[in-house]
Amino acid sequence: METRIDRIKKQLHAASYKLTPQREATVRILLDHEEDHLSAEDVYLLVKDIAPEIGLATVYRTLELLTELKIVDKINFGDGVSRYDLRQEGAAHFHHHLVCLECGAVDEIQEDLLGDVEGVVEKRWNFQIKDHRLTFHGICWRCNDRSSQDPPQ
Amino acid sequence: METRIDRIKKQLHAASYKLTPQREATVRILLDHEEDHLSAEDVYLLVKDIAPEIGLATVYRTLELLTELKIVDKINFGDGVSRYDLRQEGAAHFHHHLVCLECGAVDEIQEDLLGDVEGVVEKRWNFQIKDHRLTFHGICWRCNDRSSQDPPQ
DNA sequence: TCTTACTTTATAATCATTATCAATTGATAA
DNA sequence: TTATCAATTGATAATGATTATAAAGTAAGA
Ligand SMILES: [Zn+2]
Ligand SMILES: [Zn+2]
Ligand SMILES: [Zn+2]
Ligand SMILES: [Zn+2]
Repeated sequence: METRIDRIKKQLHAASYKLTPQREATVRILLDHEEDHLSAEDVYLLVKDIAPEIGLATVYRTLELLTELKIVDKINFGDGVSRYDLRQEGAAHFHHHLVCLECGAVDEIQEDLLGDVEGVVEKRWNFQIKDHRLTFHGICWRCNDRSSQDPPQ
Repeated sequence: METRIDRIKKQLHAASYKLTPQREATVRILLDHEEDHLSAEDVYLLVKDIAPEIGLATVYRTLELLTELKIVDKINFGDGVSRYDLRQEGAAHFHHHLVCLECGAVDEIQEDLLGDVEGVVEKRWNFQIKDHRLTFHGICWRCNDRSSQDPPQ
């Protein structure tokens, strides 16, 4: 059976890049933390456990390469660091995010939801959409439930 | 007649801040460049023309203050700098952006467009939306020669 | 006037990211 | 296998944006 790593290796080779041990270790960390939104520093600290010799610059370079190849998406939630998000295999669009202002949690919305909106934008603004970023800021379900347990004052 | 500056002054006073000459000069620059998306450095260079003694740190502090008071919105288009966007007076939500991958132009969409989507998110994800960021990346009407060279609308 | 809190300026410090460069690796051909 | 050469790496320096610090200035109120 072809694994996810194998397919990424093919994508790299198709663009004439090698899947070096450092690159493979970095990809494995991303796969192992698919639901997280890791910064380059986060990835570096995690990857050092399985490849202690790796340098921070290599992690940055690898993440940049994976971004170019559209294997990961780079996103910024306004906290001064870029975060790297594995793109779902076969997903037409980048998924959306829910950032909780209270607890800081970042949840994902995999559904598209923007189909109609993109139709309007393409037609009315004559804009050819290649990608999008949609983030909602607010109170997540966890913090909502907690506050509804407490009666309002 | 009450000007936009007067109303911003009231908003500052309501939060017990003063509209100092430096803050006023900074706000004037933002008003004079409402359709642009200026970085702190951009604002600093422009504001020095009308208030040469101002310091960069003051510009940063003023922009941060205006962001807190929701007079401006801070946004990041992934190029490593934060940009500051005057919020439309009375606008319920932050407007959306079209970033051209070819010429770098940033156009604005003032229409809401997200009403239905936000309804779904609030209900299905039990997420209480306070704000949003929606940016489309693609080819703008100027660079797009598939159809006419006419601007939209 | 004196007091006090707020604000500013210049500058240093911090933090993320990128550039540099010598050393290493890995694919390929002799 | 060994030589070759471009790709890649790791350590570190450099850069650039932003934030923190500290001393000085400002303005309102007692
Ligand atoms: Zn929460
Ligand atoms: Zn995500
Ligand atoms: Zn364009
Ligand atoms: Zn805008």
